[in-house]
Amino acid sequence: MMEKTFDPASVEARISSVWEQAQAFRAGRADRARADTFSIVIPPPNVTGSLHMGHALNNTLQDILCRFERMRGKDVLWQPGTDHAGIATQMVVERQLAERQEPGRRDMGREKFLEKVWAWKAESGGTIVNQLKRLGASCDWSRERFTMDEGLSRAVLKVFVDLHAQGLIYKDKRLVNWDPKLLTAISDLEVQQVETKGHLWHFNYPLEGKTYDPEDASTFITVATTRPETMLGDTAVAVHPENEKLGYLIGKKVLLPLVGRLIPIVGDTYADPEKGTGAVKITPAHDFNDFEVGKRHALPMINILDAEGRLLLENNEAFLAGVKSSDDLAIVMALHGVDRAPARKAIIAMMEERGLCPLIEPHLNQVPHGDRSGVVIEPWLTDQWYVDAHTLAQPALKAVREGKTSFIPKNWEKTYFEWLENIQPWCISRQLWWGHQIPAWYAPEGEVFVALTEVEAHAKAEKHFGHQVELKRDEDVLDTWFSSALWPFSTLGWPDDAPEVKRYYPTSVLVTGFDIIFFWVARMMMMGIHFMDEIPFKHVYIHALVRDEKGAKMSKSKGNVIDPLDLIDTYGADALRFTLSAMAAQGRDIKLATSRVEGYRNFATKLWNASRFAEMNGCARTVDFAPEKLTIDVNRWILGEAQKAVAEVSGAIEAYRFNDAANGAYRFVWNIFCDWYVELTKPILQGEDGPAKDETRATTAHVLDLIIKLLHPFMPFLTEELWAIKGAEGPARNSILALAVWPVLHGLEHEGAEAEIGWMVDLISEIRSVRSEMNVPAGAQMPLVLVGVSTDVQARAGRALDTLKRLARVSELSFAEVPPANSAQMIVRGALVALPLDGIIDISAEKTRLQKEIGKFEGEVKKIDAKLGNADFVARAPDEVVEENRERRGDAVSRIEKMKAALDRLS
RNA sequence: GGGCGCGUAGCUCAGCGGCAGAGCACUACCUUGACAUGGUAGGGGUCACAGGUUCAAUCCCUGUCGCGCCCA
Repeated sequence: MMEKTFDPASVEARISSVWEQAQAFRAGRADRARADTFSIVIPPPNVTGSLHMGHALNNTLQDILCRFERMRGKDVLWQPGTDHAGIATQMVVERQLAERQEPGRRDMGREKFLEKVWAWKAESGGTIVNQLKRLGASCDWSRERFTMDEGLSRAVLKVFVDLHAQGLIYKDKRLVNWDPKLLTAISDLEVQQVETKGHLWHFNYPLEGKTYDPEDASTFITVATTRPETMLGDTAVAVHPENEKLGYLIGKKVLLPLVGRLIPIVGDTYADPEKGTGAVKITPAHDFNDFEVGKRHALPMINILDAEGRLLLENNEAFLAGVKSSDDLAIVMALHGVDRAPARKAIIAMMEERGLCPLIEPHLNQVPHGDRSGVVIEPWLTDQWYVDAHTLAQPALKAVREGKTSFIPKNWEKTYFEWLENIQPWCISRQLWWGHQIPAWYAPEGEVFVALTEVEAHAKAEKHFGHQVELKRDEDVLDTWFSSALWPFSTLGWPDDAPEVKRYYPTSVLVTGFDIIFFWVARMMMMGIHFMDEIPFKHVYIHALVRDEKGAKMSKSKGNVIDPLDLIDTYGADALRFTLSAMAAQGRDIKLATSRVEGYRNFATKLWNASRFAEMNGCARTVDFAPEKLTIDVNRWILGEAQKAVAEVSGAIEAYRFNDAANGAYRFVWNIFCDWYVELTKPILQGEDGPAKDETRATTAHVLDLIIKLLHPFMPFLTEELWAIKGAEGPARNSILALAVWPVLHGLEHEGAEAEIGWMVDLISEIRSVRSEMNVPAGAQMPLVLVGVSTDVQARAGRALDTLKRLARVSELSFAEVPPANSAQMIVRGALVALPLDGIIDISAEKTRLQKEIGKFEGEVKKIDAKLGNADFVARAPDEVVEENRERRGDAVSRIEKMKAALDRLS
């Protein structure tokens, strides 16, 4: 005997091991060698991370697809693995060292530090994988990969070396986004622009050859800046060439205050005459726009900051070039080694003291911050490695334009195009230790040799120089996303000649969030097409973000994070999964309320109890069940409904409409199977033994089996458990549910059965409604009179009597030509139905009720008449719409007539 | 500034040319032999606003207001 409720906690672990023992999720099962493949690569979570709600949604959706296709007989590969997450992981380990007051990474050195990181990976790396398993993810865990595995690392090296040989990776000195806390370059994407309240400082730069007089505008030019401290590195002032007021100054020179450097005023369209003062100071080494201006005018680039964002002035040849010593300069030089923030204050103070700062305005500006470190990013001039993303982007754009890869929902393609069309060189070197070290070696004079191994690099160097030289490897590692970009093929065994590459690439679909379209999706497209000559995936399904109940992004600092593991503990993995899929409508974020999870937990309980009911009533599966040979209408009817539900769910999953799929299954199980079929069949199941009972038992068991299959992609644990329980009776199962065959139903819709059962459902609903409105006590039984019905309907009513007694509390059934006096009356499918309420009925209440009903239908008739009275409508609307309106009108009119007659009889 | 999206029941959301829907919440009744994590019935809507297209607009178009997000 089954328990009264389903207990996820005790079942989930057991079911997981059932799947594991059956090796149910292994790709390339021998019995599916000839089957079509279906493959997905998991978006690899950070190896040391833990499961958050975004992962839960992402992996639930992937799992639904994989389980669905697996049941449809495909050879499914869901490729799992984790990402080494360079910066994030290195930061975690550094923080741990600090907390334990151990030596920092620089003190312990690269080798020892990396040992610590590997140790941390070994310790915590299993967490996320175990959490994914708890969610029920049906990955082929035997194929788990890690971006720093030996094989994947070889793929990274090969890609780097090949792209370098093709001129698509190169080293360049240009401005990068420099993180002064983490001491590394980062890519554009890792920079967050934060709107900050700041100021716009107006500085007067005296013109060469004039004596500065703040009252005389002809002696200076005023520039406006949000970054006053960078003035020390100014090498020009720019004015728009067509600037009417200031244009005449182009070609003249100014004396940079405090420093005494003579710098030109250049004409450049970058200086917007409308903004600030119309003149802008140019610091090519510390601003991306200024860098471009500097290149256009061949200006010197003077770097005045060190790696940690402190002023770098002493021994700074570029800074001191052409500058005479002065009192001011001496004061400035004393700022050497001072951090940029206090340095800013000092510079402003000096400018003010000298009467060179006439105005300070409040100003809102976008300040770049490192997304990991949170500190202000400095544009900084360094040597870094770059990928020629522009070249690689072209085929990636083309593939989506031509529809080889398509996004779902489609509007994300626009985002993808937008970014790839404007793509900048991708800075891939990071001044970190945790990651793939760049395979480049330097000779003492700086010549660089890129090779797969040190031995090869030496060979190349020897060929170049004609003799052996000492080589030193580049210290930097690659951006984590560099290895992620190879994920769809590196995990399959590339660059080795692995059969999996041929079989599973390109993958069927990629499921991910929109936040990493740039970081990841676009780069996989570029690398996949370049190295495999073939797109990495046919579809990209972009799902929403999971937010909290009020729509805020979940974050630790806000304290509004819902931990999916907590929900799994409380409500079960199935309830969480079902909630996420039911809410995963395309194009909208998910605002997650735990009340929804609770509701779907109740749904699990409902299904459990329906199964329990079946068990109690001996509903066992039979060997020779033939749905097309059923003889009882209610059984024919439920199979017709099941067929519709199966088609709906299958179609919705195929179209990535997960919410429609989940809701379709939900409605069928609760509102059709439980609410009606189980109730309608109770009289049969609890009646005498015989063929009717046998057929109904077998049908119940069969439909439950269909339901369990239909729900398996959404609720794998509960359904697998029920599959086992239901398998204990009747014929033995051929397989576990995860490998069972997805239902495909044909030709089971039965018109006669639908008429019979539909009528019964309408009749019962109508009787219940009237009883309730008439305040008939729930337990009271009352007779039912069908007025003026055909012998067919009389026979139908006779067949329904047991059910009517049970579900509508009917005591007896009779037929009449005229309704009895003092009855409540209703119209069911065109026929008048009366409930004699003598003694119970409140005549005035019944009159009110009838009048309300009449009013409702009169309103409808009025609306339809307005339409039908419109000649244009009749002439131009499709015939079936006109016809439908006529029918509805006829229906309504006949109801009104019957109800009016009923009203007359009530006096 | 450019782009994308959203305003539908008290709340969370579907629907997207032809009777306005679900879940939760609410109200009333029901400890009915699967399930109170349940059952039955019910109340609740100018589909943000203003124009336009159409025989017909919650749905398509334009604008306004409000709210998000992404990119400069």
